[in-house]
Amino acid sequence: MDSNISQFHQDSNTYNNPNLDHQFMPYYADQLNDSACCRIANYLMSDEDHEDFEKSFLSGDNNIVSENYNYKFDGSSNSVDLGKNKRELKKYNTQEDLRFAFRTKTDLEVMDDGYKWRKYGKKMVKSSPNPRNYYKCSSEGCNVKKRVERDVEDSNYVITTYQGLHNHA
DNA sequence: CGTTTTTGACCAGCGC
DNA sequence: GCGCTGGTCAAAAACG
Repeated sequence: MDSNISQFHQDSNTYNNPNLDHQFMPYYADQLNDSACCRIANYLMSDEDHEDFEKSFLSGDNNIVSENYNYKFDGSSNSVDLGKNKRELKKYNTQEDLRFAFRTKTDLEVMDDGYKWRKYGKKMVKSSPNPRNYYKCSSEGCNVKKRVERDVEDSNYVITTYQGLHNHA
């Protein structure tokens, strides 16, 4: 399982990726297999899984984390410049608005991450010739959402952004 | 026949 | 205000 996680790496130059809101912390995965997808899904589920996931990143077993890694999953990290906008900072400090983005090299438009999603929107965005797709978790009362879009820089990659925490397994 | 997708309309936030 | 932009709604269509 941990060997799957080591496929991820953090790129400090990607904070200002125009495809992503600047407060996002992107991780890259050159090959995202099913196990890794599950791990991300677990991370989104609970605090315990979240801590477990963070430990995997921080452990010395894999050197995927930069020396000055100080990201917190609640969005309050000072490694991400949230600017002077306190209202925005507050907004992204809540668990409900917690976001997590990563990039995957894949031909597939839809990736199975273990959850069932209902598509509720599709939008062309100014910064990209590729559409952005909006999904919501199909589970009753679960407000987790995700966005999927092809990377502007390299259309071989898909950028997935999760928002919120699942209230179920 | 229930669930999901499609798609334009609608809406809210922001800069001017 | 007004227009631009991105996120969501919802009705109809498609799906299985």
